[in-house]
Amino acid sequence: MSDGKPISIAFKQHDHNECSGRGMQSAQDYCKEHKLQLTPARRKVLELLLQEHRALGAYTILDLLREAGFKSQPPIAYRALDFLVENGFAHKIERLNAFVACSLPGTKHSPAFMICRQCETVAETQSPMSNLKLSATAGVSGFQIEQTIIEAKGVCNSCAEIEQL
Amino acid sequence: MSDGKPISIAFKQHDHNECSGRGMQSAQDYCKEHKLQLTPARRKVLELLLQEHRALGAYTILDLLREAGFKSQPPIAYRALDFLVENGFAHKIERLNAFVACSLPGTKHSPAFMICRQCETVAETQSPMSNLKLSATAGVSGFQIEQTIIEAKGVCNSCAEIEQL
DNA sequence: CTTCTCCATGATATAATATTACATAACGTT
DNA sequence: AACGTTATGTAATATTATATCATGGAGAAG
Repeated sequence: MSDGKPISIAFKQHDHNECSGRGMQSAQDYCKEHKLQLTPARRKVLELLLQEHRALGAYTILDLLREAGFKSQPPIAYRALDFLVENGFAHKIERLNAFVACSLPGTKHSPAFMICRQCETVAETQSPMSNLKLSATAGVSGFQIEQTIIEAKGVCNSCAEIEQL
Repeated sequence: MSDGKPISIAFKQHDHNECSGRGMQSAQDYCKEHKLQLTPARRKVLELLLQEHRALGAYTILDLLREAGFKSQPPIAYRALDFLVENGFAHKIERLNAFVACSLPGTKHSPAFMICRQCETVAETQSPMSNLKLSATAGVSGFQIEQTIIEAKGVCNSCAEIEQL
């Protein structure tokens, strides 16, 4: 929490089957424990998000849902996304109006995102500033923070190398 | 910079005429110095933003522009807003899809925003985390940050007091 | 002083994102 | 079987944002 250690492996090579499998498994476990319904649509949307370390727009998801045989009116996607976000299985990236799977599902945490402008990969890290510190700051200006979003735009190392050429 | 001192007085009582007058003045000065055109539409939009410590949506601004006798197609507002944002006179609040006047126009800075969910006031502060630290963190995960947005939602002290009742 | 270029505006259309509202269904509880 | 709760189906519409092409105006180059 205090150290801003990266919790996402988005910019690294990794066994992605294992990576997304784990995400799905923990969502399942969490839902079972909390008596939440991981219905087919919700499950499918989570699967889609877990397949990429990128943010997908609601209408992209909608298209993918249709391809998978689901109904495809906007509320289908938005409801599933609302469920996933509310329960901590996904996050909305505000500056992209798009959604990513959470790297720490089921855990209370305060994420920060790094968004590569080139390859559009989104990596989730823990917020490197203690929330306490931001809150202290806030207190001074007469404010109580309830939730903070941190989104950094930039370029990942692989894309940066390519740009060098 | 390093300390997260609040640079906005949004949550405090203050002489708002002086406050917005100063904003307009520094925009004028900056434009003169950099040979930018603070045209009537741009000026009016800045004026509208300076009138409130709240974020205004593009279409709200558009309505206000129309009331003030301007043309009112969307590009009118978006172009003016783009100009103001690009030149540092305003910021976009991503989680609201809306815009606020900048508290430190003409100065290179890395803002953080506090948004009261009750009265919708938006206060700008300096980012309390050294960007260096976030960048260091980022380096570890293989990423170079170019720009960071920080937006905290919560409740300002006045609204919090009212909620206590 | 006029032509050219650059920047800004005017105007229309349309894209992209998101929500409201109401009807139907599935399922467990009483 | 009746009821309440939660989720889905469906249509319509609201909100936010951009693309495109035409027009205008002010300063620089000739």
